[in-house]
Amino acid sequence: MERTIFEDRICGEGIEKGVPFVEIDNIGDFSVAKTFDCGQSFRFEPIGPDEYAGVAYGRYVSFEQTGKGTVIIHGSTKEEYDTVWRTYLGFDRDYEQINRDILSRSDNPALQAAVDCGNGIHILRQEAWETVCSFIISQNNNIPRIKKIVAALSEKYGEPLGNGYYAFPTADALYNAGESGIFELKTGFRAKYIFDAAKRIKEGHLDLSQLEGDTETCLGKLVEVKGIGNKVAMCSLLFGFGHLDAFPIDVWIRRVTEKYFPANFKPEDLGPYAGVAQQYLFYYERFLGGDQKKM
DNA sequence: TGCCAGGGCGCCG
DNA sequence: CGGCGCCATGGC
Repeated sequence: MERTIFEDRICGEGIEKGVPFVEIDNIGDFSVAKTFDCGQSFRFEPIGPDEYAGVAYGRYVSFEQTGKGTVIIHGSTKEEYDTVWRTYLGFDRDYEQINRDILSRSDNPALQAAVDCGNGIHILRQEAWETVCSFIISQNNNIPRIKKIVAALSEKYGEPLGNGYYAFPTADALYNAGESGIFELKTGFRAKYIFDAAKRIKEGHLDLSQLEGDTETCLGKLVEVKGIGNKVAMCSLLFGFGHLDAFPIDVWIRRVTEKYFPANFKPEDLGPYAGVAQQYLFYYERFLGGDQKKM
């Protein structure tokens, strides 16, 4: 695979207790802890100093920060790195250039502070259906409970990976579970929303793999689903579809923008990477609020 | 106990 | 359009 954009490099590989691993260096300021602690993924937990483990793309892996600019991916071969984890971790993006672009859009000191604070966060390229479903679950909910529900759905309706872990259930599996089978797992009023989304996919009215066009066009298609509003759709596009200009607005973002930005502020002002800036601002506001332990 | 949690819907003016 | 009550559930 060509690496003309960013100089990440496989600098080691091997097998440890029967589990393959790869070591990557030249990954700049990427931070495993910040990336998996900033509220974009609900399936990873810390299992050691600077190491987060979980399931994505039907595989159990852990990401271990072994130093500045280096990470070991436990549970991945070289081939899986190139085909899955490189994109997932955002190593195909140049975050130095992204940060420069964001800062060039505004001289707001709060934006500079947020970039400094959030620097190292990468926007994960998560699985589309899992992202949509997870952010439907996120509405009027808190992160620990979102994680519990996602784990419960996976254990009950997801494919077993043979090691005690489970893939996130397919739309088909959740359709077959039915609204009551989804409600059973404490999803509450969100059960009908999840089921509606699964049903639309099952019946061919929504194809997440064919969600093409600019961010506004994709947004319009997602919002057709009952239970997906602007915020959930924006989160899906940002974290599951690679739309780095998608700018989800929740209470934290509303708070931080009203505090530091002029009243006529618009997300587009921050350019094509406004979504990355949004994540920095989100992390910045919650971190300074002393609320990071709830993540 | 009451309030909040990475909201959205339906209804009302 | 803009505001508001409601929706399930658990943690504080």
